[in-house]
Amino acid sequence: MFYLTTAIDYTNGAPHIGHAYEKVLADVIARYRRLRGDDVYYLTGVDQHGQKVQQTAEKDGVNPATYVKRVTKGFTHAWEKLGLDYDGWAETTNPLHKECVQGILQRLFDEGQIYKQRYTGFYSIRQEQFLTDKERNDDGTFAEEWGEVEERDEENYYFKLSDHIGWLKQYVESHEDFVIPAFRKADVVNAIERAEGTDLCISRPKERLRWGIELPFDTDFVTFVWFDALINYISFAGYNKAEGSDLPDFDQLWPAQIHIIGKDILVPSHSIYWTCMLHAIGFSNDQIPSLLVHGWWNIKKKADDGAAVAGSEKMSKSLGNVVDPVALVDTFGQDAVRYYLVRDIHTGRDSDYDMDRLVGLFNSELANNLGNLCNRALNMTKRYSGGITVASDYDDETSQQLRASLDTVLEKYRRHMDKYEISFALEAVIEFISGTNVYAEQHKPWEIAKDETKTDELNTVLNHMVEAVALASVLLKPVIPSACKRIQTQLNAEHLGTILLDDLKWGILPIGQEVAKPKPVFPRIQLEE
RNA sequence: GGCAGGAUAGCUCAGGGGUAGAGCGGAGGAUUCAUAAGCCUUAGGUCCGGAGUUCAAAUCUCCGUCCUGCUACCA
Repeated sequence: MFYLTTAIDYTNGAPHIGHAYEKVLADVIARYRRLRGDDVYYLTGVDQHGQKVQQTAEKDGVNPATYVKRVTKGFTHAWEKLGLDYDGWAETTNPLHKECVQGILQRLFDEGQIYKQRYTGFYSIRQEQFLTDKERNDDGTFAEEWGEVEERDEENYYFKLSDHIGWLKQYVESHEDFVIPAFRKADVVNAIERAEGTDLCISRPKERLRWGIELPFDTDFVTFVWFDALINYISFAGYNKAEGSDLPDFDQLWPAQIHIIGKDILVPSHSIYWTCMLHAIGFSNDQIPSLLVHGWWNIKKKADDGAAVAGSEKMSKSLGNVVDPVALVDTFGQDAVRYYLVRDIHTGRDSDYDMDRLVGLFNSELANNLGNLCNRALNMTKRYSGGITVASDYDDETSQQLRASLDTVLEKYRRHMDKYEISFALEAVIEFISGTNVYAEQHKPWEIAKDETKTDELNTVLNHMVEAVALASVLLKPVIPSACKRIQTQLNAEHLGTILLDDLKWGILPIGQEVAKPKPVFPRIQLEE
């Protein structure tokens, strides 16, 4: 079983392209694993509790439950538009989740891993945390970023993080695959150093925060984000589920192969808190998931005249440059957006969002290269052999080379996809398609069609072209599933929809295949000036 | 301040001790099966700066500069 998760998004605003990227990346990986024949469980969802939701709802004059429902709809709608095919949907207000969270809290409390302590200090409402002197400006005031700050004398519950840090340190040292890509490991090691000796505050008094899950052993408190949101990875996988529950079978799913997260939540929340929580709950070293850490989409800068210029800026509401994924899909289509989001970023690194590149990549790689190949191949098959591929004994060096290139492509594709390096895998497929276009020029089937003595060669060339399109449609399926389906419909080869990667070899289309009338699968995007 | 990542063609980036690479964009050409797509040719670079190691450095080492992120602010 290949179980993968994404971060669950905070329901305090509409999804933007960064949210969309993570979910598409996970979707591509999930679909790739299915193509490999794995059983896959893809879990994503939303984090609905917390002070900011409570406050925003109040401002809107609705109760938090209503507010959260509305914002959640925005997410599910966006994911539908992007064609995400997830198996589980995590909502932290779900009663099943609450039950699981409370069960875990009660047990850890009974085991003495959670204790109560008084703390006096200054509290930032906006950031939902206590501040220390190190957050003060030189003149003793707190910086603006903390918002309203008030003095508090509070009792709270703490999780004995310090009991597990020693174990975590060893675990991280001895497990090279814990953090992907590897260069992120240093951040984790540093963060562990800093975390040593401190425990984790896991509660908020109810008079401050009502919108959360009650502590089972003290109803004056709700649990803070950690023992709520992070638990979703196991609660919705069926951990400690009740008899007759619809949740999946936990033993089948756990451990997750990867938690897909952004670089902003690697430390301390996932690498330290969550991993120590798992250890405290009782999971062993081989039941700890790896963390796949992706980068961010920044926004490409443009000159005033729209010309390309170096540099980028962060996406932010104040700069007014937030990119709405739903609007993008409405304008350019699901395939263009999905393709761009995993093609133009190297997993783990940052990239700059640029609409011109989105359009450019779609037009050059999908429309011109693959779409046009599909179109010309089917068109000539229709025109020169009645739309049916015909057996032929003709063979030559270029045909052999094209067939041989498939092995190179498959090797490269698998190697990169297995490491979640989608952009490099796509590069390999594009090379293959481009090679097929070159192959067509080498043989010029539109010329040899006029020469009756070359019918055998013509048939071989057409077979090779159609076959290459079929192969590409399978390899690209994880990224652009709906377009690939349309290609396969034109090829009249629905059986390709269920073929596995291991069964992919030259000749997946039978001789005598009757293809349909071609229709552009990727209409070129024309930008209005 | 510490740690990490980055700096290579107009743009996006690969690569990595031995003649600088790809895609896109630009310029030119031969074509017409095709989505004005495809194919061929071509121009463009002090590989951030400096020093060192080496027969040889874009690559390794050191010292800087600039950008990004995380994190910490002690005398």
